[in-house]
Amino acid sequence: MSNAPDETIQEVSATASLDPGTPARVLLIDGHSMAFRAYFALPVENFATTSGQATNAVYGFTSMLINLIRDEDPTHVLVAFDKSAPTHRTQAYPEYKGTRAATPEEFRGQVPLIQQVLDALRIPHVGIEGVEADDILATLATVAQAEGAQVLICSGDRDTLQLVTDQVTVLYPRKGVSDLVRMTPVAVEEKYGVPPQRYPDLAALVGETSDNLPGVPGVGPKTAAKWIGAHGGLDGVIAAAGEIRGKAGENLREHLSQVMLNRQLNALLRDVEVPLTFADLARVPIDREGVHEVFDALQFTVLRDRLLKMIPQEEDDQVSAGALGMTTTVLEPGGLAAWLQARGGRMLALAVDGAGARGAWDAWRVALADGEEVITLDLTALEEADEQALAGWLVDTDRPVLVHDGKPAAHALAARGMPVHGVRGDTLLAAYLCHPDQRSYDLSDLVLRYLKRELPSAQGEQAQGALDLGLAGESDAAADLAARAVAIGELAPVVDTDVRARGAEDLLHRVELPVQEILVDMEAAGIAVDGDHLDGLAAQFDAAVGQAAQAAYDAIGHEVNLGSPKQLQQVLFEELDMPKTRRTKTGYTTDADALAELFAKTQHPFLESLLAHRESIRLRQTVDGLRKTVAADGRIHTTFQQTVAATGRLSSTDPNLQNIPIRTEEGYRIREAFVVGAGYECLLTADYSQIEMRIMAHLSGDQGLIHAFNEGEDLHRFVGSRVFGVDQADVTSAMRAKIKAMSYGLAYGLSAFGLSKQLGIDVGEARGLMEDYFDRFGGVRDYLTGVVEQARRDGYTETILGRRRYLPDLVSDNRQRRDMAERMALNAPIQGSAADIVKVAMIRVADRARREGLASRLLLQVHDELVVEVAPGELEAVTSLLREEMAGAADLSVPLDVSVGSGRTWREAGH
DNA sequence: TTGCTTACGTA
DNA sequence: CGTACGTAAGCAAT
Repeated sequence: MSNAPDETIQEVSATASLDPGTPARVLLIDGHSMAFRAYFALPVENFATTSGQATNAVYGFTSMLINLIRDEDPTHVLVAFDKSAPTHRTQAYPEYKGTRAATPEEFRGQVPLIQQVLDALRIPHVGIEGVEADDILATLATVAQAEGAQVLICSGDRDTLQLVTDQVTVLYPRKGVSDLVRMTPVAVEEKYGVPPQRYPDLAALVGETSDNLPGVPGVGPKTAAKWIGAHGGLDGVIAAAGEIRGKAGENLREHLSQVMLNRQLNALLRDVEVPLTFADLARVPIDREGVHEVFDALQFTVLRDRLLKMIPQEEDDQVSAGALGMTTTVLEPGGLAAWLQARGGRMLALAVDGAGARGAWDAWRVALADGEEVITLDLTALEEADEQALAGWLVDTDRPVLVHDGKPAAHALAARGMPVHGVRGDTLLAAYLCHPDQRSYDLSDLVLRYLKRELPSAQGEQAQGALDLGLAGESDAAADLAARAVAIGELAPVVDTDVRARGAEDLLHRVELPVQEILVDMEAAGIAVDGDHLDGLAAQFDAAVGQAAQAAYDAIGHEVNLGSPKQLQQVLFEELDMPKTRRTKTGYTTDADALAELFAKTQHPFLESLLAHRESIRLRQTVDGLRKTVAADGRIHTTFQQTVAATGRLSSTDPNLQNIPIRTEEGYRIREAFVVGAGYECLLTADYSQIEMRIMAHLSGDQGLIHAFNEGEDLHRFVGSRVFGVDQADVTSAMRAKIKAMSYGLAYGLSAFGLSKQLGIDVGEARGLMEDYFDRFGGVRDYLTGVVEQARRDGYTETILGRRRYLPDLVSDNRQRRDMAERMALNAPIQGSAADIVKVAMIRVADRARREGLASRLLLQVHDELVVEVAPGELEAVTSLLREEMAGAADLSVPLDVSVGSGRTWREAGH
């Protein structure tokens, strides 16, 4: 071919280097001692995972460790732990450490977590039966010294000071765990008045409260140091005991045996049998994948970032195989068509530099990779021919393309007149299906996890898609984008294998990818709003806020910040001396339920005004939030998140259009602000009625429940008549409400306690209600217990489309975590199956609308509801289309009931 | 400035 | 002591 492009080749490779000439720097840490310090330094109530596992000690310890590694850059590291077995010290002196309070339960559970962190960091840790951590440290410090190493010992136990030499420094925590003092020989002498090797002599005389070793009464560090100095050590002091005058001398003579015992006990052993050699302590690259897992589980996001930033990438584990191989082809202007032609119909990986929000996007660069060969195109300076070639290729459904996070890429390219239609794989969606509980799926993380390679980045930590300034930045950005494209291409087949192994292939290709394409259109369309109406509401709610606030101030005679829970607590529980409500971490709750209860008890007008203020300020906030997000086209373009909800649901952000109020009249007024856009006839909403209960009926196979739905009766009335043993006509509204609450609660793992609380009945009655329910609907109970059992066995739950949620905590030792996981296991198949069905419905609706050439379009999805903008003359067709395609989205043992409404506003369309 | 906590809207 | 989300304000630690 005559116009074959020039090719320049850039090889990118990583080198692993070791530096054999450097003297060893050894860091030895007393694990228990430092973890214990961390436990008391950081408030336990501020450090817990959402499931309730305390993590303050893990956090403090890990933070300290990271700092030490960063600041000291050790070549060798070891953490020693105590083991509970009796030591030579307790054998010689049963009272040893006898005054120590029992280890707090919340601390004990954190030690294994610390060890998990160490494992991920590939730092050896050791605990030996019958040996204290300090003895292990003493032994290894001795070994390391013999190797000529510089040794740092990190311990909160002063006994380690005896190990200090010119080669050995003790890092002793002064306050918390971040403020460590370097105890060198000079520092020890300065602080205690004796050289390090004499420190145990001094401690023997003074005693050590924390070890329950009494010293000589009346002898403190000053006296002890003086004696030791005068007599050349403890032996000299003991020999001269008879000559020491005064009360102190007398006490010394009386306590000689205790002093000698103290000295025997505080001598650290330097010849412990340690199952590790010096070489075993050498630093090795961290297990980056393991770090992600452990830090994810501990919810240490900041700490993880700190850690990963600090560890140079070439040090990374298993990355030594080399970075991504990459051949950058520089195309001549006008050469794109030929380049694409030469690729045939092969699948190419696409990466896009672009940015945008709220319906205003732009793309400025793309990279296309065919295996290791990659090109980048500057979209701001593209020749006409190349632009056409690119647009034609992107829009062609028969030109398969792989992406990572296709939705923003599609928006950005669409803004340049290049819609993308051939997406066959998205490594972000694929990774989400494999690990739905993760909160981020960075390409670089996936490359590490699946390819054991590092994604090269010339720009370092610069945010993806950030604007580049300067020429060097330009070429870096292009190189990074090229690397991303190559990485996506290499990653896709590997992640696909994982997807297949997890049975999620169909979900990816037949559900998530088509849904993504629909979401692009929905987000681009946005929903029209009546700005004047919003302004009016804002003014109205604003006035209501002011009125309620004034009324509240009048009721107590002064002003307070009604938005500050802290100040409210002051007013309610101190000034007004009201009964205490439920406890929170920082005091007593002032939530709406609690305030309503307090009002029932006290009738205090402040509470009424406060509640009114809360409601009004909330509404104003919602309205203000919406006003801020109206785009230039007079519409609100939300972003649907497809990979954040662990159950498979979508979520909506910026703004969240899935939580627009509906339960109060004022809330409805906000829905009036969402209107049909110009050129369209009306809005239409279609929602599934009781989809979760129908899924419950289907999954449980409970004949009673299935019958109820097949008869098409009022579900809660029907169930109520069975549970209470009365005719349906005699089910009161109170009975119906109880049944409704319970039915829904069951899908969330509701307990009798929770039910009683919600219904305001006592626990016994709630328990009875649940028993009656399960007597009549035994299939439901069997299903619920079965689903947890199976999840415990398999490690995951599954929806009707095979979407999995992994729940390792089902076998946790921690009851709170386990209970939480059980409730997730109960809910995930139900909520997740509903999500599956709605997604399938969206695809069917969009497909059929396209086939029938309708101009009406999907705008929103609110979990069980679809909102459509209906083009003129299409209302009838769209109504039946939605009814049919939504009802037909799944084949359950009960019908899927769909209700449809239409109107000028979202409120009118709702029902 | 940042992250945590509390509170509250939806399904 | 009921699941799944997102947002905003106050507040304490930087």
